[in-house]
Amino acid sequence: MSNAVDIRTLDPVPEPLTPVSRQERKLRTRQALLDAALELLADRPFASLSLREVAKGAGIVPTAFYRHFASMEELGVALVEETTRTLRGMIRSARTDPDTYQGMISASVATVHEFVRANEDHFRFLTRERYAGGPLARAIGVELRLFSGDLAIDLARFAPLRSWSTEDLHMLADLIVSVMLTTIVELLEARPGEDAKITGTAEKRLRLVLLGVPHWKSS
Amino acid sequence: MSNAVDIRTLDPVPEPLTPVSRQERKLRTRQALLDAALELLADRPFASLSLREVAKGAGIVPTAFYRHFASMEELGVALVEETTRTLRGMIRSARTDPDTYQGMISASVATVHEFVRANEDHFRFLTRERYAGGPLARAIGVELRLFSGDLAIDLARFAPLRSWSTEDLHMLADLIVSVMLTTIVELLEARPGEDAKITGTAEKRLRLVLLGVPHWKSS
DNA sequence: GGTTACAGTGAACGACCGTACACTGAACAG
DNA sequence: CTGTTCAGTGTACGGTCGTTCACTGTAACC
Repeated sequence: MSNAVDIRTLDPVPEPLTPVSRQERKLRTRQALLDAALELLADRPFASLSLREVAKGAGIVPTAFYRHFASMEELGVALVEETTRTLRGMIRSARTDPDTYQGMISASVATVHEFVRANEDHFRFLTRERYAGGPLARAIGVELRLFSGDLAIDLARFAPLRSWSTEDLHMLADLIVSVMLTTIVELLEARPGEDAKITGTAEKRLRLVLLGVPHWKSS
Repeated sequence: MSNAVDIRTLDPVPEPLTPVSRQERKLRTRQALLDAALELLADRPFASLSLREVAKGAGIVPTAFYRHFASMEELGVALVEETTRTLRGMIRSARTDPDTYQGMISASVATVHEFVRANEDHFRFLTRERYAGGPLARAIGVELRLFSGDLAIDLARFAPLRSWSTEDLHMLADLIVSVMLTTIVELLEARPGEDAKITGTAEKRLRLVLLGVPHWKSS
């Protein structure tokens, strides 16, 4: 048996080489609160979280929570901000000028796949709370509508869509967003190894939708 | 001023002409619990409900709750059963042999609209809990997958889809289901007077999807 | 008509909740 | 070096939670 010390049982050295200013420490605790909340939210709705749970998860005493947020709802808003930042990053990343439909489709789906796998907590939170009701759901809804609007503008640049009415463009954009959201949920619920099948189906769905575009008459 | 008595302030006559057996009374209380829960769920997730709240809503003392359900989770399961019964009713109602795509589309959307408006609580519960995680979400997911499977079988009867692989048929069915779910959520979030616009958009989305069908190559 | 089954009552418990308040000690400003 | 600021502590409160237990009154049964 080794006489090595299990370092996990020792008090952690207080940040070896970083003196850390006061506001830095505060920011870290704030982030620890957000991280703890996000972790607890892996399989429960936000409304079932308690302030005390989150504080304990972040390693602080309940009353210290108020140094960072006035209420759980305020933390929820911060959580929406953080996660929609990830969402916007994904959108920016997916907006690479595409040549063909097929190229655009597979590139977009690949981007979604990549971002979901790299930020599962964020996307789980977004999709869970999107339909949960309450102020957070409304905030997420607003964000998604903004996204859909941007997408409609992007779509308008495509030759086959040049003549579409803005209303029809929004209809198409919403349709694409809802396919993407469905795909995200499927990825989050997937057992390991199912990713390829899910992204494949997602590409098919988008292809089918876009297949109808050249034949569209607004009625 | 009339001297009529406001009957709402009187104790209700204990079921005027019905002697009501014991098991009838029990069933009524059970239903009152389900109704109370559904009402409380209008703007909060199931996981945030307390047993005491539901019992109070049903007009019984908390401990009497256990005469009907062993736990809140068991009540949740019963709620899923009740609401999916409504869902199945809608599906049965929508499955009227259609002649044309357009006829099928508008008839289906009209059925969805009608059922959602007649059972808002049920559909709100289903769409809210669908993505909320936990055992209820899983039960609802199973139910939706059954529904999608049935739809795939129905679709296979259509001439243009006769040659499609079962996999592609499921892809199409899932796509249609997700459009319908999106529509349901939109209807539940709608302000009064917006219904026509929402159902119109839903029809457009379905038309666009089905427009691609004749040009589909699986690849 | 006497007995039983059982839906609903009411008091009590220990656990957890949000929040108030007074505090400590280290980073900071002068 | 000295005084201030403030993130984090510890105690304490009143309220709600799920669950226990002994109970009551009446419908149902023989």
